Amino acid sequence: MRKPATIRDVAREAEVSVAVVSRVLNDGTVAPSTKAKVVATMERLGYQPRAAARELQQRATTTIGLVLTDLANPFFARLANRVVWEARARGSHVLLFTTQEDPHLEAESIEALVGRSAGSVIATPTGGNVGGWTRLIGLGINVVFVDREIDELPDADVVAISNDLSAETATQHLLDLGHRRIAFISGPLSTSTGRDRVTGFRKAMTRAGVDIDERLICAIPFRGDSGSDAVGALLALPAPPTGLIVGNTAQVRSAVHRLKQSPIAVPDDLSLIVFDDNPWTELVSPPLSVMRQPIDMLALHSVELAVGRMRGALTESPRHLRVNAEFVQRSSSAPPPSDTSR
Amino acid sequence: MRKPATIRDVAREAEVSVAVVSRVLNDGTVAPSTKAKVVATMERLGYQPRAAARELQQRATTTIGLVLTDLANPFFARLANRVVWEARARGSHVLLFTTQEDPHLEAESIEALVGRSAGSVIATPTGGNVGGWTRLIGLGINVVFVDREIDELPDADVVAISNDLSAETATQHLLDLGHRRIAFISGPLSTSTGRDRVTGFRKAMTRAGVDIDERLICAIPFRGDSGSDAVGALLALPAPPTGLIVGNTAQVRSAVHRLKQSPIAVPDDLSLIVFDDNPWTELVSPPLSVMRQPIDMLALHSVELAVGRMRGALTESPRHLRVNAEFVQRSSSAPPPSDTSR
DNA sequence: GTGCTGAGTGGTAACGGTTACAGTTTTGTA
DNA sequence: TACAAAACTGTAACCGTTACCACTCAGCAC
Repeated sequence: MRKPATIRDVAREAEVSVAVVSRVLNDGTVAPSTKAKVVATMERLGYQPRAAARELQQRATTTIGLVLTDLANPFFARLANRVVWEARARGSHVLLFTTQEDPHLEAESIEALVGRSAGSVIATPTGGNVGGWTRLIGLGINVVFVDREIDELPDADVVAISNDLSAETATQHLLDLGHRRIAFISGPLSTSTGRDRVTGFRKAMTRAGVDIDERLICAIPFRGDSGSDAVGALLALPAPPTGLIVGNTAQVRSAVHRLKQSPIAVPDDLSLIVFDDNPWTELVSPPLSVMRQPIDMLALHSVELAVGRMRGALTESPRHLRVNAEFVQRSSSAPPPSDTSR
Repeated sequence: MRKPATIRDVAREAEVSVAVVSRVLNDGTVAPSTKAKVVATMERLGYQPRAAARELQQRATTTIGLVLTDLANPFFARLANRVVWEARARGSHVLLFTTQEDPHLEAESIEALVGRSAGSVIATPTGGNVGGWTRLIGLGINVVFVDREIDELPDADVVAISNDLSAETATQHLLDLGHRRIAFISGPLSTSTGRDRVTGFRKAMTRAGVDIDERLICAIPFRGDSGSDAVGALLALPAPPTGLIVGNTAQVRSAVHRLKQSPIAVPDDLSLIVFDDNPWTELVSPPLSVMRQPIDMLALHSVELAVGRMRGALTESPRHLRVNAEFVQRSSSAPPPSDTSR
């Protein structure tokens, strides 16, 4: 457990000054022969620059803070996976936090990121920490909101799917199949995803001239098993829906589970479309029609913004990037039962 | 974007010395009135100690490095989720790396962790970096291997399930149902999980006095779609198995997908048990019998070892912790078809 | 020969915490 | 009231790196 070599050790051994070693590390102007000598010495001593010392000296770090709600949700897990990948490809590392949708935990994460002088932060905000995010941005830490956005924070970059359009597309698909009683389960209306998806749903319904039964719109929390309850309530209605769109990724499992337990047959009695494709949507019976979010693109753009701003390459005003979700039709959506009233 | 307050700013404003402020931060002995004054000043200035400065002075940080193979695998995603949770509860943060089973990426991650002077590292090693891990341990960074272990590295803590026992249990379950031709799909034999699970399988079979057909044991990579190929090969045998255990969590999806596409009926033609429970095993038809890994326990013990050693609370020799996986019977396992030769 | 340029190099003061040690005040006891 | 012990506070030296400035020394134009 010998103490690791420092830049001074390298300088002494290579018979140059520390300044030269530092320049070797940072692409400064160094004579090729000197550089080779220094590199060889670093190799020999197993020298690894201490990030802490560098960070102390410089303003910020190349660390990206990743603040997600919950890695148990496959959507966020795969997003994290890609973010780590893209960050690594650009020489950045990822400090991971989860909020479990709790603003207090989110606030804690924000404080920690300030203390560690993160260079950029990629986050799905809970919505409960406007002040915290403002502070972070004020300190010069770039913030990229992914998946969700917060209207009160116009200074953050945003990367998300076109939520309204994607909900509209899913709804239109059911309308085209002949459905009129369509239910929509969304996230809380306090989140942009919840609001925008409901907006898209309404837009498609209105355009088709179909009256919207407000009881068929369920804005439910991300946490807990509310998806099951919502499905239960919908099925218990005097006139249950013939089509259901679950636009709350965190509640898809719970909702599908409830449907499996009920006597309802999919798609014969009820057509189902869920938001976000994942490894198991194709394995259940019947395979589910889904709106697939381009996770790779979300991660790529988020990291590019985060790294770009850290490097100072991007100085313009905040960007709002939208990528389109893709509808994948499988077997869970079909025309409504013929005996249903139109 | 004013530059953030430093400890000296706080000291000046609160009319005390920097030493006092430092002691306030570190639970040193400070008069209550002084302490209150300092805390108030910190609050007022929005002071946040810079982790980099602290880390520079001290030997190591409280950061835990988490090196996993792939967050797209729900097992690792949920493990990461719990690790972040447990670490946060203990005041530690998590720096996340993924290796995608690539030793080069793993080596890169190890270097990065040295540079950032991580306090502890929790990892599922690929097996290709014995030297790298040895170096890390030599530098005084505690290493906890989770899920897998490496025999050549006796100085690392290990937290894993009893792989041999769990495979034995799963096999015994099929034997008890009357199966004799049982196939086993494991991970590569270069990993401890692969080896140990095959060992458990053999043990149960031998004890039951059943001859082992080596063609029914498939040790396949974690990456790619080899699970599908393995299932295809098993089904194409002159005498296909009546029972199948998939002991390679990363290939379960691919294997199940292949079975769904085949004319084989589960459990009528083939009983299926897969390793690791996850949100969708209950949703597919039929719901899958699984060996459930206690992810919470794996995460809890890993973090406790990591944090404990960082704090110097644990100084004894490396620990090898085993937790038991739990067999959950659902509908994918049943007695073999009666017309099958015994 | 002088002055100028520019590449290569060296010395050293930050950066913002912690901490050993010395100094000062408060408290306890005879 | 005196004096020792305990409790608290202040100073300054680190930790490892980079930024900044100063310096040397060719090469070149005048």
